[in-house]
Amino acid sequence: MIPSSETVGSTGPGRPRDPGVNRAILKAALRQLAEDGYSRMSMDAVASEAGVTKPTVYRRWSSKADLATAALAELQGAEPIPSTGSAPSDLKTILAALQKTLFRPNGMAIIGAVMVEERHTPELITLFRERVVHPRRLLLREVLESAEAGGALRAGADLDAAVNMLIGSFYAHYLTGDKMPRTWARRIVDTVWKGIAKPGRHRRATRR
Amino acid sequence: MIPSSETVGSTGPGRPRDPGVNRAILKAALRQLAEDGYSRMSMDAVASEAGVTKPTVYRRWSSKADLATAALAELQGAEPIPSTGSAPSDLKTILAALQKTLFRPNGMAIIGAVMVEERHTPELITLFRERVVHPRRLLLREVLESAEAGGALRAGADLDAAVNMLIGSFYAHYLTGDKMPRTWARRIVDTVWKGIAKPGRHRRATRR
DNA sequence: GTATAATTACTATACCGTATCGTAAAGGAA
DNA sequence: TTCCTTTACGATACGGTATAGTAATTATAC
Repeated sequence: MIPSSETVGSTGPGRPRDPGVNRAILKAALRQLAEDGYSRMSMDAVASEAGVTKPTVYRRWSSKADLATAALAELQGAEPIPSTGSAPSDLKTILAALQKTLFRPNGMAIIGAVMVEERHTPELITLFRERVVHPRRLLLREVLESAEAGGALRAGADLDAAVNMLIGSFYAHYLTGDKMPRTWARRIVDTVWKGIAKPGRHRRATRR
Repeated sequence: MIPSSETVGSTGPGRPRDPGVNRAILKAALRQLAEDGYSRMSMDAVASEAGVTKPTVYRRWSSKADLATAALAELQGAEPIPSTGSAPSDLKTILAALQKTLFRPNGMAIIGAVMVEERHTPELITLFRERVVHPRRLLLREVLESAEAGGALRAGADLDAAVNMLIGSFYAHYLTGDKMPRTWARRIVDTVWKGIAKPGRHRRATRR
């Protein structure tokens, strides 16, 4: 497996590799994977978009699957946010960021791409889960666990259900084809929060 | 556009069409579309799987996109259920049926297939939305609207948010790669219900 | 000069859509 | 009943395009 970043400096005889080539290739690969899916992504087109030739690509990645996997490994799922002490507020911030990501060009398309490829190139969805799905969920779950530990949640509140509904509502909305309201994150958090918060504790949800 | 079902009886001179050929082709096309995606589905493979030759397929559908569209048009989103008078109960029944559908082989894969193809063959996701997405949502929404009209929901309960969370939680769960508990529908409905029901009205949710 | 990168050209294969030929099957006319 | 016309079907082949991956040659950096 070729390192995803170019090697640092010259390490031996012969022509050194251009430092920007790996990045350009990975960028092109990720874009095409997201927009066109794995099957339609082509090594010719990736090379062309990256401004190199195909053998140049093959010198770094042994196959199409290898390159697609490396491109996906460049993805980052989510960035931690500073805690405000208010769980609903933090959830909204996280989901607002998610909304931005998903509704950027190709934000949702990558999901379709890894899903459709699950049977043929399963390493793609595996990587996507590691890099994107689980980090996102972890962020949300941490907020909820803190709220729970702080006594803000009703007994038996189902955190898994909550996390999946928070994230999944965006997917479901996307599938409707309707325009996503800017208020969507707030609406979702408000509804979920009412379902899991301790009764009588709606506006003042402290985390630990 | 060729009718999706074979014509009824003989309508003119010449050899009549085999009544099972259309069905076999559509079945094969839908399976391949779901499992392999549109790009990887091939007319050669569909014809072969259906036990016919390519010209036979082309006699009925003018192009690959045409066939894929027709295959998708065979999909049905959801079947109405008899109302029990209890909204949570009805929601659970609907979602349990959805769970069965999604977690059947290829249940989720078709979603990935239409998503990844959105830019290239948008008629696929358009049809999927008409045939599957909107009917499913309508079923859930109707239950919720009845409950609202019956006074079971809190003022300002966000039905759109609820519907998207109910459905979307399955998608999000699928993306985790975890095994889906049999209790998932119940857990989701319970959590959503607590978020939208009139306070103090948790177990006795009457519809109109 | 040496080793590696990059370029150009190539092979093998798959696929879409179409054309052709021979046979099958139905209805209608003689 | 036989023959003719029409349409369907299987089998095969074809043209054109696209693509993964590779070989041979030229260029470049140290």
